[in-house]
Amino acid sequence: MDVRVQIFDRLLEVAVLLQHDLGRSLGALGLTTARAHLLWELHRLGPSTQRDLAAELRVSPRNVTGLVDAVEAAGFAERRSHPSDRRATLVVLTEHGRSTMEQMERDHERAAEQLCGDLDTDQLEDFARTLDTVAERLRQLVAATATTPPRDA
Amino acid sequence: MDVRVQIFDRLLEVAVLLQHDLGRSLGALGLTTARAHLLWELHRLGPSTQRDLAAELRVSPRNVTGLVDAVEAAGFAERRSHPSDRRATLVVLTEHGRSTMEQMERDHERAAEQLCGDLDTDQLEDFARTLDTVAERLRQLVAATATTPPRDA
DNA sequence: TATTGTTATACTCTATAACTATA
DNA sequence: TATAGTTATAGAGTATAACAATA
Repeated sequence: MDVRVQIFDRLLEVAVLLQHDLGRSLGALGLTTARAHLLWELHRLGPSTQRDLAAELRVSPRNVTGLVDAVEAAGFAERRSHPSDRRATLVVLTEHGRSTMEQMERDHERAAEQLCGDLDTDQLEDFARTLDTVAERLRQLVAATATTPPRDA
Repeated sequence: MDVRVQIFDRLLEVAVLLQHDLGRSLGALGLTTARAHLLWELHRLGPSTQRDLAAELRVSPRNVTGLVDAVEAAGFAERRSHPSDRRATLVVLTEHGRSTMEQMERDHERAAEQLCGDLDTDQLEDFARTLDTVAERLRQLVAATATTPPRDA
């Protein structure tokens, strides 16, 4: 089999396995994958409007309403009024949300250690470089097709 | 940031992006991710009991009932009686299911070409080797935690 | 008694469309 | 007129628990 296809299929497998493993460890924090993803972006970007979160997560604005409802009810984040646009809502992490994201960062470090802990550092740096290239292609691919939904040309 | 953590986070991002991209191309075939995954395993394993499919997909037997209902209604697969165990059901691909899986293989080849088409072959072989190692660790990790659900020791 | 698949029930993620308040 | 978020509605994936048929 072509090495490219082998890589693609292996990436697919890793995606499925990561989802399973993550789901489990997130459950221990009282989170689902979708909610953790939202909180993660909030942690990364700081206070954000729901509109921005929808774009970042590539889901519908309606979906964000539900996710924010859930993380707000569980005390991970809060809605604040936007200072200059009264239509908009700012979503911000609570202290509980912030410390949970820090825990998640530690969990990632532990998982990263388990996955490639005793591999050679040079080897890992080559791997990371190629992975970055592939991820960038994939980002472009998704962006290109996302803006061309039906397309009958 | 540690290169291991960088790799882990990038793998997570790739998982999310792949899911988005796959979802789109599967829609064109009249499939969802979960149903395509079931048909893919059927293509890979040949006729299988629902029990085996549940284990392979790491979902509940009840879930498989619903997925098989859906792919059967859409003509991708059929239920057959098991020759030696009257409790069990064999799920088999129809001709339509088989040709759809072949189309999906071709789609994978095209996607693989787009993701790493013009990268150096030696570089890709190193990448594939490390990716295989990481995938194997992940498989072990998932298997280890899957068999120890609550665990209060 | 254990196993295969199903019915019953419930929760979550996701989407589109219509609506309200604001820009 | 356009935008931010919500209510309404619907489909899909997932899980556990109880049950029937069979091993």
